[in-house]
Amino acid sequence: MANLKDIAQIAGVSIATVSKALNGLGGVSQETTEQILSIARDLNYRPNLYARNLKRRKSRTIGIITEDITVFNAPPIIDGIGAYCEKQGYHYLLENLRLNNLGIDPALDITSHNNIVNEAVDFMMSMQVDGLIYLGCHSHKVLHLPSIQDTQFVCTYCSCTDPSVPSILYDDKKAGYDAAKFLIGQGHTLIGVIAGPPTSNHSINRLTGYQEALFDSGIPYNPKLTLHGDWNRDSGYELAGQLIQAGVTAIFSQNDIMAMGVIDYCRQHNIEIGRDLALIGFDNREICTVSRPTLSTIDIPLFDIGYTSASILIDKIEGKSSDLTGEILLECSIVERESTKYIKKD
Amino acid sequence: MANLKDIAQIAGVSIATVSKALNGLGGVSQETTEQILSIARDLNYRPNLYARNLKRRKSRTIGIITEDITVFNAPPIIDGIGAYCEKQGYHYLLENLRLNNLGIDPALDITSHNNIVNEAVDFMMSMQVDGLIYLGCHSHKVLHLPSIQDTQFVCTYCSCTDPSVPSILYDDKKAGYDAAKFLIGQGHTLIGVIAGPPTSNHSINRLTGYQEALFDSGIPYNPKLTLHGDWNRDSGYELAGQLIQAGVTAIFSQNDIMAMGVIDYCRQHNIEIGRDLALIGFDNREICTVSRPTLSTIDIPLFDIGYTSASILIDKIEGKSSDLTGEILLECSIVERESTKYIKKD
DNA sequence: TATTTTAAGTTAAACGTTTAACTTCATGTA
DNA sequence: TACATGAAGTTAAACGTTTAACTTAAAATA
Repeated sequence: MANLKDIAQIAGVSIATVSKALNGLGGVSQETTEQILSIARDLNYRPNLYARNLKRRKSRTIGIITEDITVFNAPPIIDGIGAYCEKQGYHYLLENLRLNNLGIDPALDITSHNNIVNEAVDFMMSMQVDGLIYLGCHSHKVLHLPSIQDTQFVCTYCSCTDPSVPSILYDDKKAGYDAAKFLIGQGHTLIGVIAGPPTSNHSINRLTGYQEALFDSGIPYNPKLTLHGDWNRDSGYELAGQLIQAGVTAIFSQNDIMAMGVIDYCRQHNIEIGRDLALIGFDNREICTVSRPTLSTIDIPLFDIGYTSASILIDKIEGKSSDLTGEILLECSIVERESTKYIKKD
Repeated sequence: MANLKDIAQIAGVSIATVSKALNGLGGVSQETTEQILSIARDLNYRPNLYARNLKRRKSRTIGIITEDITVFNAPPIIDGIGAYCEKQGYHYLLENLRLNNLGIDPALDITSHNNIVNEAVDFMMSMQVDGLIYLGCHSHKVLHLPSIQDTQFVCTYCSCTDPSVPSILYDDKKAGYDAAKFLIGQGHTLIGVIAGPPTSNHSINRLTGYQEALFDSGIPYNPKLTLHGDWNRDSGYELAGQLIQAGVTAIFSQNDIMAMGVIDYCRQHNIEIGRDLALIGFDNREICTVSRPTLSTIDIPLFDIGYTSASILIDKIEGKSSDLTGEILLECSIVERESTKYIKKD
């Protein structure tokens, strides 16, 4: 690969002149500039960023550490991060921990998780990143690592629970509130919830929102209408039966997958979703448009979460930091489809 | 961030000694080595890769250019590339073109696509990558770009059609063959195909495989049993009706999404999949396990495609290149689920 | 004892840039 | 004519490493 020296030699000028011409820093005649540009083009010159960044002592690069890139929420978040980076002339480095592939559960095997995170962080720091984004649900386990102490750090998708570190995520409680309010607005008062496991913060927060919506609407909260599933389809199927027995006219399933179980249960028991039962899911995954009825759901602003994360990090890096810190909650939105709308059949 | 000079000063030795100690190159006493290691640890020293790679004149880094990271097949492929890189001590740089987000269709707007690819390649080359992987279906439009001429290049997921450039993809024809053979093995002879658009190579190759399987089994090919959809659910619904009218006992839907339309059609017309009709999809997406019946399908070895792509590229880079070139086809596998199996209901 | 070998270190150049400080020389001004 | 100005360039140091070539002195060998 051609370098400044090669160009300088051909043009018969010094390296400094070439550098100034190529970077448009002035002090070079127009004639010489044009000649240099033309030679650079001919040689297909591309600046060596290892040299440039070494000298400039900055990389304009941030690092993304993701627990697993194959999880459905990771790519849109990365996409959003990339969009903001591009806008600001930053680049990003991606380290995919491949936790699922490696069979590491950070909850059970803290040491392995720490080791693998440390390795990723070390690489990033060696690459002189200006800041780091951790994408995954175990950021709180990572916070105390010495390796991350000398860089800007931001958590995305989940809260790291440390008020001094920005966590950019979506507002589970508000989403739960909105889902319930939406169903209440359609006239429902007996609204069942198929929640996630009681150990899940997502689940608890969504539930709290649901309860607040009931309260605000003067509807008493009946704990028997809240059942905890395991996020999997079959638990949706099973719990649907119990809720329907209990007389609910609407179900808020805390993810789309369990809602598919509900749909199947209803079909088998001749309950027509839309007319006999309103159903709303959570996540807005692909299945929602493919199922029949199509599934109303809560859309998580994944792209925005990524975009906002990058913007907060880069603002911090550039010192124009607002004092944003702690949890930053983005709003979800309701996507209305057939499962909450009665569609008359032909 | 601490550097070699800082450590040298504290240890009272020269920079070279520190470098040798840290890299285990010998010529340093054990006592000194231990002291240096300890200081490095205290200072949280991390080598500056901009300096190291500049001096070493190699980066042990490859570049991945992906058309859109949010497409379902990209993340597992990237995962596979990452796995091989890690094994070989390589890193990768990711440039996500965000084609869908930017609204660029490479088929319609070649200039925009070229520009955006050139930008990505220039950055990668500036980062001194040793090679490049293009992940997406428009590699053939990229091949001629001058910017990529001075590096190793490999296409993944789709063929770039140039026999001198390795393309790592899956074997559509074999998959079509296997799907048909599987259904034939279950005793079906009237097997309908819901194909993709006739302009799609995937579709044509899968169809060819299907035809060969019929031929090998002595079953005449009836063109009326092949109908072209648009990959979307509704075309599956519609074409299912036509095929069932034509008397098929099995349907090979060339993607899972259209198969969902088939399932819905059958349900509405009291056709029981598994007993009255066998159905097989393609892609092995998440819906296959969530639908009822669960959908038999063809699994694409995405991880392996990535892994193999990286291995071929890195082998080339390191000169231990086998003469592998042109299309390298990996085999898909059949995933058997309820849609090709009669499950007696309770 | 004189010489060679070896271990443990140092020196300095190099990688490809950037950039502050300097030089040169044509032109304008007093 | 003498001097200041400014444009167009050059020189050289620096960024943080690596590494070949060198030095020194102690240990091994003859």
